[in-house]
Amino acid sequence: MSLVLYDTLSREKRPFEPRDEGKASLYVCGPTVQSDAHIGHGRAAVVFDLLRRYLAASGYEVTFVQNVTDIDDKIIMRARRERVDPAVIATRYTRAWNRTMDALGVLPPDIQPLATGHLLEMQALIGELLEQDKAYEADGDVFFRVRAFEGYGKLSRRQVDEMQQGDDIVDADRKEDPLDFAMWKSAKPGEPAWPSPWGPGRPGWHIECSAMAAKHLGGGFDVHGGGLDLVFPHHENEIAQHEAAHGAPFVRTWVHNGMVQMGDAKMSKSVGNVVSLEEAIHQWGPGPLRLWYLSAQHRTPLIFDTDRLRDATTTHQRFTTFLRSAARVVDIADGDLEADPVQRHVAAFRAGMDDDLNAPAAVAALHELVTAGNETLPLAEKGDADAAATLAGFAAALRHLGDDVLGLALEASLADAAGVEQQLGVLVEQLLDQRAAARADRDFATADAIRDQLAAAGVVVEDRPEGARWYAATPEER
RNA sequence: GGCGGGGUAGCCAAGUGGUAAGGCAGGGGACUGCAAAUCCCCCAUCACGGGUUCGAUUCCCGUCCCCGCCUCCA
Repeated sequence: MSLVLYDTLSREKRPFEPRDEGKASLYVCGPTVQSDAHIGHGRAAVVFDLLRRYLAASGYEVTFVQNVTDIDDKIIMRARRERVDPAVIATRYTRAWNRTMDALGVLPPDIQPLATGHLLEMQALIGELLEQDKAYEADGDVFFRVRAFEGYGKLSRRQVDEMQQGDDIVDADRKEDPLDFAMWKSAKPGEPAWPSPWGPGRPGWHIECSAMAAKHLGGGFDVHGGGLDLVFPHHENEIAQHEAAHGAPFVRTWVHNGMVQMGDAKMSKSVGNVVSLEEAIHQWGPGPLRLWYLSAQHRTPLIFDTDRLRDATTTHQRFTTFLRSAARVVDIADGDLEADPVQRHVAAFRAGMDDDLNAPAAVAALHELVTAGNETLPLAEKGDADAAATLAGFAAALRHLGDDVLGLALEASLADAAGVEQQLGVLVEQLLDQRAAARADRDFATADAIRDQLAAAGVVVEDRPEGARWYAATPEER
């Protein structure tokens, strides 16, 4: 494998060369747990889940860290509104986040550090920066001195001297420079606070990621991810804090995903035009939803459009239909991905993924693989051993690439349907016997009525030369 | 204003200095009692204007348009 990733810092595609041979260390900015996840969060989650799965499938030992910001202004405000402790809010939405990620088929992080669990690490980093005079204290707040870090602006390509500041500079009275940002905020009355050398307070947002990433992955880890909207100021500040303190590179490769947009506008909590991730999963299913996310390269914008979700659903069905057909004639577990006609498509898939996770190209390879697989189906059904072996290879490849790498939950959908088939089997067989009799009498009105009834119940009937065959629709088809 | 990303068939979307993957929709065909599923065929000259080149959609310049960031944000 020769994966290349587009690195935001250097603005170029660069070969993925991990710090530690055979291992991959990833840190992805997680949620601020103050409300439910929306489909924009889902995209970021799927993009980095994809990276992680692909690295794992390629043989890397992956350590995936995703933090939870469980203390910040919005959590406090929400807690006030509901008259509960901020920790109640944080706990509630952390659980909701994890539940929703599970439903989306996103593998759980190996480490999910909480900001409130790393106050000491953050304070140590702040202390180091103070010692080096790259930060200063002001009335219990500690600010990072932006101009003390010569690399400031390198990620977002901004010139410090040309940065415009809005009219509403926070803490303008205490900052030496409007560009400086808070690493520690002194507690205001009624706010949650932790003791610190600078008095009771809480951490700023950016400091947690600098501290937690370094703690769990060490300096110079492989990939730091997040949404493009985090490039500035969040990631810029993370770099500044780490590199100013340690004088060594923070991250090897920066990967950012593009935004989900609603029509022409970006979707975000502050605009209020959000689509709940949980509802989207419920409505379309995790597989189709992921296929929609994967329908565009991860850095380009993706417009929310139910027609495109329908396309994704169609694709998902095409894939599950092929697996179901193949499973009827061969044991997919016997399939050899390296077999001649199969390998070509697997290679095309990997070539796409290797090129900066070009998911649209990878999915296209899967489409071509399925077409080739469907072509072998009739021969395999007739008992042709070569065709059967090839068919098993195609199916095994789709199962592996589709489920293990892309996380499409194809097998899960089929398993769901299989459960229904078990429950309905006796009943359906009886109806099909009646239908067969009707067809023998050329009473097609009755035969079609039975088929329609079954269809309404989620049972699909296919007439084959050797007789009728049926299956339960997958959740996505219902 | 600064920084960045884009304009490819009805729609979505890859991609390449040598006449453009894949999907959806649409049309035609095979199969079927009819369907379903599946297969086959058809369906673009790549925003516009220059330039470089034997040759550009792909490189350069300009124009127009869209979007994101510059404040919390995946």
